[in-house]
Amino acid sequence: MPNAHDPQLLKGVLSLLLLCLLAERESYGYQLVQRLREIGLSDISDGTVYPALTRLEREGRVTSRLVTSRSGPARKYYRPTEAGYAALAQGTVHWLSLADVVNPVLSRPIPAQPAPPSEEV
Amino acid sequence: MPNAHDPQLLKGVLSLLLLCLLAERESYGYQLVQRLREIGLSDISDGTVYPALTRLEREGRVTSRLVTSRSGPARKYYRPTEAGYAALAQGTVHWLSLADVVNPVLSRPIPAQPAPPSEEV
DNA sequence: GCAAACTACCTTGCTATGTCAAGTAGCAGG
DNA sequence: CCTGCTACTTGACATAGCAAGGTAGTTTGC
Repeated sequence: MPNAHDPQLLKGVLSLLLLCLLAERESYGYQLVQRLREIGLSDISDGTVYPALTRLEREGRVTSRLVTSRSGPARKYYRPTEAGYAALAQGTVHWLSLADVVNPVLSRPIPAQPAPPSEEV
Repeated sequence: MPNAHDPQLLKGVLSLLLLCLLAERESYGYQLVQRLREIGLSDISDGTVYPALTRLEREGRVTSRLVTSRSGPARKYYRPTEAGYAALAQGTVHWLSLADVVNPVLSRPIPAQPAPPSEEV
């Protein structure tokens, strides 16, 4: 299981990823789930993505249009609005500045863990 | 406001940061708040850090000891347990693998945003 | 026709966790 | 004693990921 990701770590990042993928290419929900899995989020669930898209739309960061499909129900294609592009830019800044905080700390050498006293039982 | 960080982005990262800081140096809560502010999380609140420490302790990732202080109430010093060091290692892996997903996506060039039709008002 | 399988979307309940605000308490200085 | 700093605690609240289940349209095979 190379990809048992911590759900908590994903928080806030997902909407950023979605905006980014949509800026790259107009997509519908089911397709986004597949694209996310392809780029490495192998165990993401659609119950996570659809609500996230709904939120983004409610917040005015994406718009959608329905396109009928010949192999199933209509697809709801999303793409960023102007506000979405702005949010993408700002979210990117936030992510990068968080990484700028976390990475240096993680890469600082851990001083000799005091060998836990081998608790004679 | 150079550091209005997105609260959601911090989720899951905070406990990782705390473990890391504690692996570096045994500290008490108030001090951790200050250390976090120093490394760039300028607007983190103590109401965020103390519960996180309590959780870490409840999960057995840190232990604490009380040390009386001459300038205020007793200080509760925390440091990682063995499980804490393990969690730190694993959390680091999770963080890095998330960054490995997010960074490439963020750095992919955004194709020409279709100029939004300049809505004559 | 009808059932099964696949595509596509939505919703509900659960849970974890950061945030705000308020409270408790010890100590120091005026 | 009252104000202010240090230090920890607690409770109400909001957010957002996740699992599970539900609705529908299309295609295929019988």
